[in-house]
Amino acid sequence: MAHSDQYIDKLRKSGLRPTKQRIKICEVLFDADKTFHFTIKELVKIIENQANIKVSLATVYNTVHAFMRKGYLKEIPLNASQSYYDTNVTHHHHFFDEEENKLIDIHQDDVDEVNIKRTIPGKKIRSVEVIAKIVSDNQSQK
Amino acid sequence: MAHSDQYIDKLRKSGLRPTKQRIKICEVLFDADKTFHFTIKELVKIIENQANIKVSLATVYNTVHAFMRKGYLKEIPLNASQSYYDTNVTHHHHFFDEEENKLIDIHQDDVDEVNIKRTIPGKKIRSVEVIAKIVSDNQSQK
DNA sequence: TCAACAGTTTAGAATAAATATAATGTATTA
DNA sequence: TAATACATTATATTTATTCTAAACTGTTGA
Repeated sequence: MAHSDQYIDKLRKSGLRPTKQRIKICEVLFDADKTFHFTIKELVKIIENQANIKVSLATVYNTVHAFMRKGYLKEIPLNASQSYYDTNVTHHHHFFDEEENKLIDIHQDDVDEVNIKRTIPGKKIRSVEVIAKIVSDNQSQK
Repeated sequence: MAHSDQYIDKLRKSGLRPTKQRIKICEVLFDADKTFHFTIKELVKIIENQANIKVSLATVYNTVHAFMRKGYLKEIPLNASQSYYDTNVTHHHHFFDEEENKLIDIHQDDVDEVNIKRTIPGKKIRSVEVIAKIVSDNQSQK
């Protein structure tokens, strides 16, 4: 299978052994047509629904973190009770709908590049994230 | 005392009764010359060190949340294991030093206004936050 | 091919932040 | 000042995440 091989490759490049569980996680995360946002709990649920492989929470945490270290996933900076991850690791930003607890991508082209004029000696910027919190616009309903 | 009155006023405006504990929390949060960042645990520790008033965790949580609802404090959007709050509620952004776990303010003037061209029907933007993660710049040491 | 090793998975325990509870205490009001 | 409504507190609970140690599996090399 071409896909499976791809995942095995990806895992090897990450220094991870390609196990049943990890390949399944890859399938869920990287096989979709579209990128998506997820929490660990959601990911476990998706795997449960799609496969007859049992994957423990610990394995999912470990693998997601390994993929993050390798840059295959990124965490979305949100003050939520649980962490949200993103399979879209290209440079982009997010709306967070506080009422529906939903994340919406903002394409890089839709935000002027954030230009920070200040620097910190000895430090470099690793990433810049914009989170725009949105709520219902009741103005228009009055 | 003028300050105390100020706090009582602030509390009343928030719909909160001015109790010993809450006034103490106000003193710590709003009496400083400078604004600052804190976690709940840090706030409790500061109060313990400064006063001979005992304040329970629950009260601190409740009061901080009440102040947040009123806009006297804001939460900094960070994926940390604990929430960081900011007494500076004016519009500004943050560096987050991932190695030292430290937040640094970026003044509004140091960032061009973030202009998001995309809108979501029926929603309005409530806040826009920029988090720039910084790490040691080893380039310059080579 | 297979033994041995190193890395992996897992259930369950541990940790820690945040929230809920319910009894006791305090500010407010009339 | 008494009655009431709101606050505080210690403690228990909840929940996400991390840790642990035993059982298991992929890999390597003979």
